[in-house]
Amino acid sequence: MQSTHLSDLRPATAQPTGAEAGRQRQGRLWSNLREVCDLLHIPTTNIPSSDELLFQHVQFKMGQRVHTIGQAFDTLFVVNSGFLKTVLIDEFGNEQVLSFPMKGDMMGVDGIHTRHYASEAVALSDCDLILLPFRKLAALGRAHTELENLLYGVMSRELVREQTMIGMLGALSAEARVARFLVSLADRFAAMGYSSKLFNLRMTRHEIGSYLGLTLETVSRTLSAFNEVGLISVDQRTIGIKDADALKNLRRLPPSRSRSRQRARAEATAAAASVGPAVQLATA
Amino acid sequence: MQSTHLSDLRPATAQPTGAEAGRQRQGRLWSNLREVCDLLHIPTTNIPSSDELLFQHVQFKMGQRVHTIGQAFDTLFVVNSGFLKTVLIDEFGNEQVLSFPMKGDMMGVDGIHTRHYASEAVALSDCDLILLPFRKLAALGRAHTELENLLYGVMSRELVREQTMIGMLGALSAEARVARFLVSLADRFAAMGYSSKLFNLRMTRHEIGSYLGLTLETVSRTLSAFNEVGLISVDQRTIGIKDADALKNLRRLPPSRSRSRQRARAEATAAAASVGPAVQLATA
DNA sequence: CGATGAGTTGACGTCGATCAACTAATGTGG
DNA sequence: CCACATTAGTTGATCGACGTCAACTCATCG
Repeated sequence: MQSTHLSDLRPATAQPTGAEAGRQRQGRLWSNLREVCDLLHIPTTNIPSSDELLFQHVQFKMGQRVHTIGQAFDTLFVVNSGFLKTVLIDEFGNEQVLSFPMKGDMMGVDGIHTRHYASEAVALSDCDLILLPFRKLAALGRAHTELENLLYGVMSRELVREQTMIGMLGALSAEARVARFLVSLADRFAAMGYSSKLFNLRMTRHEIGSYLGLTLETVSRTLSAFNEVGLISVDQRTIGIKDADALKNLRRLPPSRSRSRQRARAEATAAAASVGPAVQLATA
Repeated sequence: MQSTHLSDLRPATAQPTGAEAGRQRQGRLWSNLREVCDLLHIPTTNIPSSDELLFQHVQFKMGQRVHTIGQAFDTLFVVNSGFLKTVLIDEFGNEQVLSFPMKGDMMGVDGIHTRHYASEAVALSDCDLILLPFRKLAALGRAHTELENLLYGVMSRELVREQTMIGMLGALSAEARVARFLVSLADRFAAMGYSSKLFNLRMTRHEIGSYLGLTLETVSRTLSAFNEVGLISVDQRTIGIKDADALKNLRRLPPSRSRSRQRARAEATAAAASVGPAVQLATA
């Protein structure tokens, strides 16, 4: 696995992958405050689109690390394009996935407290990130109330997200967790302007399982089961959402016996009634 | 169940329960900025102990609600004394415990984002809380960098705490969760100047279970098992920590048969010889 | 084309939930 | 202050959801 630290990276010089926002200057991509706020979905009542104050973009390739645990903190990141995961590494080297940041999400907030990042961020695809030097940002917040609200708001939003996650891990069945995970992905894709009905997973079953507190086999089986009952369609990493409402409210599926009994019954009806089993199995 | 909202409460007029900090003025308890920072364990390099700027205390009786979900947000709370729980209520009215705030903890941060509290806070004992009007506090932060750092720092700390919680719920066995819960309580009591070896739980088994993603029966059984192997002593809500290190590193206990075999052997022969370890510790 | 990792599916075991019975605290009204 | 109701906690028996182990298929890529 390749790994790259900030200091190793030369900022993008060529065409960026996602060229929605930003401008070239000194052969690099930059965004102004207004664009950053828009990206974060923060109402920007009166932030001017001035180009006085610009924030630099940096590109990461799939598999590269944006920051690692314990690394000195000084900047926050906003995802402009691409997909990532953030993970905790436990005392035995096991990864615990904490989130799957994508366009409009902020990363690095967990570094503020101790001045060192508490988690690790890895690119799951090629990514374009905007760097927000924290000290500079906080200083700016003193002048612009909107920006100050942005910071507090984003941190609070992240906190609420994690609370919801805790509630989910503490109370829901495997099936309900996977269902809500799919719905939440669909919603986020919708918010980014993509289809919420058909999308590609950017993460492995193992990463999904880690995120949801399940094994990869359980994730796989659950997706298959959803597919079987027509809630979704699954083809490798391509997911089609068939019944979003049912997924949202799902507590658990009827037991698999009853599903297979239904199938068995359907098959059996053709082959008439009372034929004994061909082979008598040992039952003790 | 009694419930009280902020507006219903008359601030304390008599002797407060925990009279560590604060002063009387207009027959009420108040703390200055310095005292609040100390309470939060924030290094206060150059915050003066001026009494220009005072924050009001409010008392809550056991069972009272400090804030409820959806209630308009405008103030943060710092616990000066007492014990509380914060909970999420899911779509079917089930409580999910998120945290057990105690002296020095901040509550209400989850309300910043949407301007409405996202959780509910309930007093588990009589409590003395300090009110921090958020807008006022943020405004003050613009003048005092230390205070600004306090706010960002406390929010980030809370975020890291929840991340750790997610990792725990996602990866650890029931026994490991209960063990770490006890250790974390012990540490917090130590930080408050109380004994970390002997303390009283302020919450029910049901609340612990909800917090840890377990049923109350599992919590009860696990405590009994820890007691049985001598890791702790349990008498109702009184917990004695016997082997904090073992608790910290515990992955899971050996199956109960082998435990009772061990007891039987120990009782049968005073000759110890080669008895396997009573607890399975973390190994690389 | 073989190698490698991702994903699927089955068989089986077990951890923890559920249901239930009981005891120990706590509180309330007479 | 006691009788009684109510809630908290313990413990046992049972069951099922999910983890584990294993075999296999399918994509991707050098």
